[in-house]
Amino acid sequence: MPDSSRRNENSRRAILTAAFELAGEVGYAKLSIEGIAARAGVGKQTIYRWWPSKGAVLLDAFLMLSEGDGGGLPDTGDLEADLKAVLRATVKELRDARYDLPMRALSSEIMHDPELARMYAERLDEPVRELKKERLRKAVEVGQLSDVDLDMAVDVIWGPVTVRWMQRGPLTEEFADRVVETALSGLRP
Amino acid sequence: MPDSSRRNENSRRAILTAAFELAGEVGYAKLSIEGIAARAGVGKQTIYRWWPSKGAVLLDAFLMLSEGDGGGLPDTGDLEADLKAVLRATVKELRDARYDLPMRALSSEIMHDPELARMYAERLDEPVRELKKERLRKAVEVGQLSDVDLDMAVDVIWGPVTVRWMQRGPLTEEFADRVVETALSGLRP
Amino acid sequence: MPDSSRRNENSRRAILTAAFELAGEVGYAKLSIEGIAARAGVGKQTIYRWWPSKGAVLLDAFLMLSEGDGGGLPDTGDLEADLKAVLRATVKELRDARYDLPMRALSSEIMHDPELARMYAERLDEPVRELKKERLRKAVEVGQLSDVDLDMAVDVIWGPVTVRWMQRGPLTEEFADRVVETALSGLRP
Amino acid sequence: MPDSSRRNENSRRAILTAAFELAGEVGYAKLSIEGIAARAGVGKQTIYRWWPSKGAVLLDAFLMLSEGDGGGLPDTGDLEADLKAVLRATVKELRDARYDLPMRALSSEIMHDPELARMYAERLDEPVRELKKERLRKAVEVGQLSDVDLDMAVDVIWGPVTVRWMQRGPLTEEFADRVVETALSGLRP
DNA sequence: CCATAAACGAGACGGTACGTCAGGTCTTAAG
DNA sequence: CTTAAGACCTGACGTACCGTCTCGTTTATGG
Repeated sequence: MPDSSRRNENSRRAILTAAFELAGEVGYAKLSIEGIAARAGVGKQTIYRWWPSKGAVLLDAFLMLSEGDGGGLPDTGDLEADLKAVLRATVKELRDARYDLPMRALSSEIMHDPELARMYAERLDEPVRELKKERLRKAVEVGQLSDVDLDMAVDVIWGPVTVRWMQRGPLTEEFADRVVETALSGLRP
Repeated sequence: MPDSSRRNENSRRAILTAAFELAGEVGYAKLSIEGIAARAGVGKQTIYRWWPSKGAVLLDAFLMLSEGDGGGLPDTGDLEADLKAVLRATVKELRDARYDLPMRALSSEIMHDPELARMYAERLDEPVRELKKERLRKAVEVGQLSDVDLDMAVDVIWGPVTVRWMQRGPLTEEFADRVVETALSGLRP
Repeated sequence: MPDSSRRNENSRRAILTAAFELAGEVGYAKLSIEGIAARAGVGKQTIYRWWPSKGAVLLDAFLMLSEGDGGGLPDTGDLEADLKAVLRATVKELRDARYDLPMRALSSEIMHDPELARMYAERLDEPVRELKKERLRKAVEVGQLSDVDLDMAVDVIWGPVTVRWMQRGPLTEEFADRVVETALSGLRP
Repeated sequence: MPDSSRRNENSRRAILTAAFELAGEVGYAKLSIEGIAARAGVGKQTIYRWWPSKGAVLLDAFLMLSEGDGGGLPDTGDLEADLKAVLRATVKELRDARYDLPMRALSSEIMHDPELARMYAERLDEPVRELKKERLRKAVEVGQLSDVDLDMAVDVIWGPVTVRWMQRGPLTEEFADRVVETALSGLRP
């Protein structure tokens, strides 16, 4: 087992950067460990030594990029407006090829690798989910939201957008708005 | 281009069956055209002749299995109960490894292959989506549903379950119930 | 197991030629299957399909080159002169880098691989040994040689030269002459 | 350049012992510097610091074992009998796997590395060759041997056995006897 | 009712990437 | 300064599949 105190931080960063960039340039199908190692100027063994799979590298790449993103969701006092703003931003990001392709690559790996899924949930999804729930919790306090399970609320608001993205359905900012309105008001007349 | 009138129906069925079964047994990562051909007792060329990709084979495999499923959603007059029944059934299916793994394999391919995504939408998703919208349309007629975009309504109801499945979040039948209730009544107090 | 009737003769020849040339150019230490495949314009698997080891490829390369060498040893009636001529030719060949390096590569593999050694003995050494014994047999008939075991006679005549080559002792044509004289007359006064 | 006065003698011995034993156990192909270092409980650098190549380690290992072997060849007055005894002993040693495999490993390296060959000749072969020539010189003095070049005489006597060993021909003690007889009496009637 | 052209099984082929092993260099911490 | 330990870049290993390309061998009309 490797001794992480001797780990070369330059190599680590080069690998994560290369992985993210390559995923965005060549797509998941052609993303290879060999390619990442070559682009990073690193031996393959250095990747195999520290990560168990291609997906784990990608996950770390996203983690590196998301460092210092702890901003929290906007809180103008108007829940609907805030959610629309956030969801529109999400849609915009998902339509940007620079994030779309690497995220598809990661999502695909997660879909097949339960251990990776656990890591993703714990280290990437959970922190931002906590921010989302934080905003919703405040909305509950000021009476703009009923007292439901917040994890489910998050899924009801963000789920439809995520699914459209994954299945390549039409994904527009207008759709994001409609989803927020519906999720808040419900489908009943 | 091949003459489909001469196509060997036995080989076709053997290939689709082998693909579906192998996807369920060995998982997506180890699902190979060579493996499918070997299991089906077929030459590789016979696969390449008739399908453009591994994902297309899987799609056809699901289509073969779904033939004669044209049942339509239940309509007891109680929309909420009907949706809960359907969504609970969906959850049950997604938790069955025999469907889980092949569906993950297909979903993964769809995520990376826009052309396959189009085919999936058109030939697998659209028909069942139409049944769902049919049921919702009736609900609108009898005043149980407001007059929203039905495609969006479908995504709001089924999206959260799909996302939990893909990202391996906790997926229970209770969750299905809560989603239906929330989607109908909304998150506002 | 591969079906040799489908074997690509061009690839086979390209591989053997590449192996022999590379052995002569880069030496044994840097002779790799990858290098041979690249030089031959061939996939690695094509080599692994038909040969069990690098040494087996080299052996076949020598066999290909030695096809049509069935000339037999000179027979002028003077055994000593004939043997000197042949041994001098052997020395000359062993001092030519084009044969020296590939032969060292092959010899080295033979030294470690009993199965390859068997093949070498049977297919390369045996035929030329037979020619040598043939010449010696004629010498026995005409009374120029005593009736000893011919295999041992061959080793006594050719062995010293082979060992000097392998161990990089001083290997000259004069040495070849002296060996023939000594082997014929003996070391006793 | 390392200062040999600070050299750790324990490490040196452990390395040479490990090299020799491993060569005998796993064979030349799987004999690695890493393996030797691991078995010797030593860092790789300690090997690279003091030896230029794997072959040099092996050579030193043989030198360590041969220390105090300076016995000289038997001299009963009967040259033929003495040579047979010595050559039989050689054959016996070469058939012992404990010496056979390490010696093959070393011979193989010598065959490809001229500098190592020089070292071998100087430090391992030359001393025992000198003993052989000493015995032959005495035979010349007492008229049992003609006044030939002694180096060549040594090669004529020991060469055939060495070649049979290297090429894995049938190597028996009877063969050793016949070689001695032939070398002394010659092949002529 | 064959003949002939296609689809078929089989699998060799040139490739790419896999995950592993070892080579030789370099760095770290302990003595 | 040497040592044990081991991370690092490099490059080859032998394997698995890719998608293409022959090979005979069915098979199924259509002349």
